[in-house]
Amino acid sequence: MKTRDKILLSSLELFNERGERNITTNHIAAHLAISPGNLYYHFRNKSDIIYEIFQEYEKLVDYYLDIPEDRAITLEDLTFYLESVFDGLWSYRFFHRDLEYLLDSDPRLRQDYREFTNRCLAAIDRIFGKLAEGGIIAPQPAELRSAMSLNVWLVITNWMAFLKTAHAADAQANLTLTELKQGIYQVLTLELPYLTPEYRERVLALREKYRPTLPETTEQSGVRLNAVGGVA
Amino acid sequence: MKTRDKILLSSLELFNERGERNITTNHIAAHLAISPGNLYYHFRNKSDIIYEIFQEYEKLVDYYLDIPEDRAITLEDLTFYLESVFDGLWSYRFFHRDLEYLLDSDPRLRQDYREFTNRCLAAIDRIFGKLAEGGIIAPQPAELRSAMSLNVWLVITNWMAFLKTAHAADAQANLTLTELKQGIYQVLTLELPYLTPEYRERVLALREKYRPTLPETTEQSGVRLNAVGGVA
DNA sequence: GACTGCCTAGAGTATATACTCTAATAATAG
DNA sequence: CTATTATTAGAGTATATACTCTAGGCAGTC
Repeated sequence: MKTRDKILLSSLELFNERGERNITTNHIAAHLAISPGNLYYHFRNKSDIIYEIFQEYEKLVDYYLDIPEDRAITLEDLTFYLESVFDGLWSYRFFHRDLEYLLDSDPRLRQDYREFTNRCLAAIDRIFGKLAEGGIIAPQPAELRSAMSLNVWLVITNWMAFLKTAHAADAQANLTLTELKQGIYQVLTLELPYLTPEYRERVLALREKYRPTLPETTEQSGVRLNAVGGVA
Repeated sequence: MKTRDKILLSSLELFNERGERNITTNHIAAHLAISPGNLYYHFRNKSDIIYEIFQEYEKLVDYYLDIPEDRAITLEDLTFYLESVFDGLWSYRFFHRDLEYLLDSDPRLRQDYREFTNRCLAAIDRIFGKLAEGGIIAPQPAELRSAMSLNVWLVITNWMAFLKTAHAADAQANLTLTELKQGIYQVLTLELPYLTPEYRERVLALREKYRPTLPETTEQSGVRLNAVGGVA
């Protein structure tokens, strides 16, 4: 594997694990056992590394959110979309953590991210439309639909931050992909009231698969995941 | 005003304006025209300043989210809760921006924030309960209610980040309280399907007040707030 | 062998950052 | 007034951070 690609890969890995803010270019070089000079031969600066990682992320999500034009979508499609989006979120999870700072320090990124957001919102909106075509949810006026899409987006993009901040007192408690995907439970909660009677049971069953499980790990304060869809 | 209080005030102001990450203790001292030594006489470190600001935030929100035990709540109450929460979010808006980093660097803060989140979630849940008592929304099973509460929390806490990141390409475009409060539109969107017929019109009217207005400022790419509840 | 283009090492640098230390000045109490 | 305490200034420091610069290796080609 080329050094350049190794840099991208290691950066992503380190950023995800410890946060972009805590990882310097020197860390990345050290992790790869290459010199800083070498790293800077391949990338002009840290921003360029991040920008390129973002472009991968963008490409991945765009690929998954390619909604078919010619047919309505099924529950299986919906599951696939949700799973894929959360997979993407997981693989590039560092990104949303320091999003505002990153956008402030790179105008290209700000511009691209803005467009990316709009594409995602449009895709969610289209999914709602196609779900209605498929008779899974009742059709809604365009305006409500787009407000709902935005809520879906807000829930998806904030779910990880919620998990990390509501997590057990141990700072190092690390997130799992399984936990992350419990966000699907929350997203499906948003859609519940709009389901058609024919599909209601099936979606409820699907949703049930993502229900947060009670904490397995021992707990200091004992509350933890009660908040997450459990006891009030 | 005491130097100590001035430090807290200026810190909050600077953090809100430029982000905690971009503000050093030296900046704060310079802004107040005091020496770094003076600042460190009053606070052991930067974390302590942030922790104390958080405690103010906490107190404020707790004060506002004190739900009456003895009666159902009205639409006016609901409006007040929503307005207050977004006011609080606005006044301490730096906090959610770097939340994860802040919690990672201060275990006290992590613990307190966790409990704070749980109190907020419980309050939202109670509000849903009282809204049902007041005949504004249809009562829902506890489990659905708490999943809904969590979604409300996710939308509220992520709304600002969304605005800032979806904002016009100008990095410096600054947010207004009015824009922030359009988050109320999104929150009320979540509640729409659960409204009782008697209240539906009134809540729709209330929601309408927070509908995002079309952008007044000129736009580069011309999309901007379309995403925010507008055209799809 | 010599030339060329790509890659790499590693020491080095300018700046920033959080924080310390000492000494001096105000404020207050007796 | 004196003694004590609270507050402040301001120079200074250890460490970190993003990044630069120079020299050289290595692979292929003639």
